Amino acid sequence: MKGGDVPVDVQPLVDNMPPGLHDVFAVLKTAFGPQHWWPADSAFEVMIGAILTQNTSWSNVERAVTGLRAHGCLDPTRILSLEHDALAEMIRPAGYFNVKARRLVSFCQWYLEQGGYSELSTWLDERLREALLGVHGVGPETADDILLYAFERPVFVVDAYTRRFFSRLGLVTGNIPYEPLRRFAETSLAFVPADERVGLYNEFHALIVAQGKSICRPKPRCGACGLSQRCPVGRSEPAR
DNA sequence: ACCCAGGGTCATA
DNA sequence: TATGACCATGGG
Repeated sequence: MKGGDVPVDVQPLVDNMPPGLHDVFAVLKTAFGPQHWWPADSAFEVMIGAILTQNTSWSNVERAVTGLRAHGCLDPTRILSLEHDALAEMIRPAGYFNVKARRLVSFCQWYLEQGGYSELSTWLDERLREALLGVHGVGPETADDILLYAFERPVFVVDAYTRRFFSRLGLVTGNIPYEPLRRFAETSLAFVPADERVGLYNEFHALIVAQGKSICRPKPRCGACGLSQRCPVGRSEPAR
């Protein structure tokens, strides 16, 4: 913009501006209430669950976690003591069991090498994130699940639900990569006090999952969505 | 008989 | 850097 060319009226004169992220959060919170995430009994269980849930429904992950618990294997040392086939068999219901067995092993090796939770919890956010991404089988979403839900770091977790939901709302394009989408969410919520971000991100991601499962599905149920009037998809839906 | 699910890695162009 | 193939079970 050239010098002197000052925007006079920044507010577009339209009534269908996409809602701000904090408004989205408020609507979801009203619709679904508190979510109690992450569904796990310990930080280590969160980390294992984050790997097992890759491209997999949570109900299948629960069976795998139950299998590990039944064998006393919700523990990095115990997992590393198992033969590949034994571990794969325990987590079979989670799908991709050969792949995920190797990923659990590589994660547990790294976890113990670094000194476990007490040591890792002293690391700065960025260092911990980069280290997690260096573990074979841990990509951006799995790393951020672990950062937010196991280490309580202020990271906005992005997943397929988030991308679908935000793009339908017209907030971002449908093919936006992980990192840009995460930055979008975090900068949009930058006004939130630092000491409230972990709690907000925690609840926000859980609510997006609830929304993605029940309302903003592959075939959207706009009739049941509190945001439909502020969403391009909802507005184009035939009234009913 | 499909489609989908709380991704990530690897080979190829 | 950008697609495509691959991994696999269980529910709707």
